[in-house]
Order: sequence, then structure tokens, then C-alpha cells
Amino acid sequence: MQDREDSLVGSRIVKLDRLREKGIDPYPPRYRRTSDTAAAVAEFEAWEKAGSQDEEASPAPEHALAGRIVSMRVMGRAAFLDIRDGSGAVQVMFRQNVLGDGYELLKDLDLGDFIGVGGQMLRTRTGEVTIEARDVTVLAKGMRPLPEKYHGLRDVEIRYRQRYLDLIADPEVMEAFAQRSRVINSIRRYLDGRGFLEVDTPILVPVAAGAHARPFDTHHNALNQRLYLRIATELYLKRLIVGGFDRVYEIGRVFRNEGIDQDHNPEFTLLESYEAYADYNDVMTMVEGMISTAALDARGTMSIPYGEEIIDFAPPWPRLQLKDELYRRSGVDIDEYPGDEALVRKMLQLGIDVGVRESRGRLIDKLVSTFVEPNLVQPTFLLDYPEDMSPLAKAKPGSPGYVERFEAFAAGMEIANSYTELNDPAVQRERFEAQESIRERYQDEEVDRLDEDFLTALEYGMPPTGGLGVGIDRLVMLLTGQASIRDVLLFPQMRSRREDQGEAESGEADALQ
RNA sequence: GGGCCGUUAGCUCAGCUGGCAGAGCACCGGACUUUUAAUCCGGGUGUCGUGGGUUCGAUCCCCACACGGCCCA
Repeated sequence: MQDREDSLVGSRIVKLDRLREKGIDPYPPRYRRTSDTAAAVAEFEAWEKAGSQDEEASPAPEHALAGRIVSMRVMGRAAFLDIRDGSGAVQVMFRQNVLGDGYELLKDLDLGDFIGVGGQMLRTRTGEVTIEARDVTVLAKGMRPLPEKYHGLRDVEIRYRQRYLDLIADPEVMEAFAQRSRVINSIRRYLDGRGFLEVDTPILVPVAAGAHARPFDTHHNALNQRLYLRIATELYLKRLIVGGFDRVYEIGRVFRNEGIDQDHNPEFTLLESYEAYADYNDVMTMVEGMISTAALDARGTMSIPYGEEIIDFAPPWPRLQLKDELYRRSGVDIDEYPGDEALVRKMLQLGIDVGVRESRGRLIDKLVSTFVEPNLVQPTFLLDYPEDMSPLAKAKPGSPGYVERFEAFAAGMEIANSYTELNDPAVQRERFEAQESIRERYQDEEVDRLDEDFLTALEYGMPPTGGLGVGIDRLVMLLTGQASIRDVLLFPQMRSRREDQGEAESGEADALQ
């Protein structure tokens, strides 16, 4: 921090010193306010409405309010400040004849400081509900200037790196995160109301299984063991179904060591739920109910504008067969291309950039995400996926090569993924082994990993179960109209600036020399 | 990983063909006892992202790097 007296910070240091010279603690331990600003304003307006003309019998309410100074209009021997707290803002009036020597404090106040103000509420000539300060207490001196009040904070890098400034500068940002909280709350209430038990499963795991993703790895010193950050909660939640819980869910952070873009952050929030004696049809009904309710709770309506579209989450949502829809959109009947080479040739014909060697599951995934997903604007279920891309899902009776799995889409984005869970331990072992052999054949490809302890659990018997995964951040994007995942994460992952990077990193570099 | 764009005062942004670094808000000094982006008078507070290069001279041209954004893979 610069300490030159002519700098913006420097002038605040001068004021801080002056406060201390006057015997004022610029960071006192507490301040007892009588109300927040919104409640005080509401109370005053109610008092006005009651309309007592007799100020003696019914004087205007008195309060001690506190907040951050967000604007100041100083006019000689009177001044108007706006202070803001978490509930809202209120105007404060300072007058020299009321405050006496206390009025001098104004000279040492800056935008950004927190103050407490005691006095009577009134309405000014221009109609603003105001507290007239009879006493003023400095609660916390701000040492840096705030972003400009009119244009706000436009620099997205600062908005993400210093989110607190973004929150100070833009009330809509605060509202978006309040909506996020309401979405998650609503989902919790929905599941709790249906008898689901919320649980916590390990984040540090010996095997990063349950999804196709690259994990972060770490090391536990005392155990001298390699550990991973979980990429999914699936296999632990299923162990709990084996253990006898009928309905469990977890809303937790998972970690995938992959790229960062508009809808990927290396850590994100995943909801997974498992319900014994249910199948993917039951889960579909639940997803419609849960997400439409979340829309209603967060936004007050099930019709949510997103980009150019209005997305209507009211159930029921159309249910389309993946195979049929893919054929309709691309002209490719995947069953006519049982061999991967024929499928690759067909895809190249269609102008899809197919890598040197890609597994069948991945090829089909590319077809679907190219031809089908972008067209699923209104909430839609896509049903019955090829087994190749779904190692944890149970086969669909009468449809060899397909499993009972659905994904839900809205605005072209995946918002849910669900299976009738595979509970045959021998088949599950074969599926894991098939995944491992894909890893060997197609080197760069991420596949699911074999979790021996999970197979042991399955061998004890898991009832028929319907499972669900929902990417909460993307759902919140949809429900709050945000185009980037960074706008629904308070602190999105950012690359450290070089000078900020930790000692460990440079230490390692030194050690290599 | 590739392409394009951005980085100038605390914030939001100008800065022409290479010639003394600019505005608004914020800030500092002064006036002002009912203001609402208060107003009026005076003041520019800067590592032009970083490091090289070209040039008499670089915010500007060239190269590399850093960080960010968008598009593509």
C-alpha cells in the first residue's frame, strides 16, 4: 500500500491518524443497532401512515442504524450521506447545530467507511426517509477507495478476483447469488419433503470413480498414500443404498481437473440423489417437479427468460428417444453402424471433426451434442442411451445395447442425468473392465475407473434404484439468466498472477535446477 | 492447444500519421444548513500490464511474456 500523503490511500491514512489523535477507535469491537435500515424505513413509513399529528404523544421513531457510507453530499454546515447495510440503504442527515463538535467528524469520513448513527427518523423536504444524526460512531475506517458509483465495476477480471467489490458496486450481483441460494434451498426442501436424507460422503478418495473425468490428485502424508479429490459422489451414495437407506442425497462440491470456460469450473456443485425401489421413470417425474418448483421459488414463475428464449419449466416435459431424435436430426441410425470404423466414416461425411481414435461412446456423444442437444431449448428428456457411454446404468429390457438412462436439457444445456442403477455386481465388473480397456485402446480418453470396494458393496446386494445427478451451477445459470458459470460462482477459478504464485511453486523450480 | 480482442489515474473510459499524458466520477483545498450522480471555484494525483527491440524520440510500430475476455478445438 502506498503511504504517500497525496495518494488516495494516503489521504485516508491521514484521516485515520486524526481519528486516533482525537481518541476515537476507528475499529471498535461492536455497535448495537436497533434495527436494519430497511426495517427502520418501513417502520417510519408505517408511523407516517398512522398519521398522528400530535408529535408529543407519538413522536417519530428513534433508531441506531449502521452501514457503509455509499454516497456523501456535503453542504457546509449540513450534509447528507447514504449508508447501506445488507437490507438496503437509508439517508443520514448531519447538521452542525445538532451535532455540535461532533460535526467535525465528517472531515474524517470517506466513502466506504462503516458508521453507526443514532437519532430520530424524519422525511426531508425532498421526500427522502432520513435519520437525523444525534450521535455518530465510526465502526470501521475504509482504507481504499471504492469503485466509481455511476459506472460501477466493469473490469470482469476485478469482478471475479475481488468479488466483494463487485457486490458493493452492483446490487444485481448480490441478487443473482441470493437467487442461487434460493434454488439450492428449494431443492433441499423438495427432497427433504420426500423423505430423502441429506448425507456427506468423502471428498478425499482413493479411487476417483463415478464419472468420466480427470481428477486432481494429492498425497496424505501420515498414510503415505495417494488420494484424489472426488469427481462424483455416485459410488459412495450407492454404498448407502446397499447399507439400507432408501432415499439419500448429497449436494456437494466435486472437482474435475479439466479446462475452464463459460460452463466449466474445476470445482462445481453437484446434486446426486438415489432412491431405492424407484427407476428412471420415477426420477423423471421427480426432476420435473423439483426443477419447476426451484424456478418458482427462485424467480416466482416457471417461465424464465434465457437469452432470446423464454424457457417454460412447467411439467410435464417432452420425452424423446435418443436414438429416434438423433436419426431425425442427423439422418444417422446408430444401429446401422455397429462397427466404429463405419460410424467414423459417416461422421466425417457429415463434417464432424473426429479424432484419430475415439471410442464408440464418445463418437455417439459427439453426434448427440452436435445434432440434438443444441435444439433442446424447452425442457426435454432424452431417453435410453447406448450402453457404451453409460457404464453405471442398467440395461433396458428388450433393447440390447441400450440402458435405462435419461438426460434432461434446457436451452441446449444438460441439466440432469439419471439411470436406473446397475445393481448386478458381475455385470458392473464387466462394464468397469470394458472402461479400463477403452482407456488402454484410446489413450487420451477419460473413462470411469474400477472401484473394487464399490463392487464388494454391490455383491452384498443393492435394491433396484433410481439415481440422479444435477449440475447445480448450470441449473442456476438457467434459472437466473446468466450466460457464464463465473457469474453464478462467487469465486470462480482464476489463474494466479505470477507475482502472487506460492513459494512452493518457485521452490520446486529451484529444486529442479 | 489455435485465432481474435483487451490491459492508460482508485473506478469508467478517450488518446489522430511516433513528438510535453487527457476527461467524468473519486480525491485534495475553498464556498454552501433539506441534498439525491448536489452545486460553484481552484488543484492531475500516472511503472500507459511486464521485459526486450526499432527510432533523435514509443502509450502508439515490432518481438516475447503475463493476466483477462470471446470464438474455435
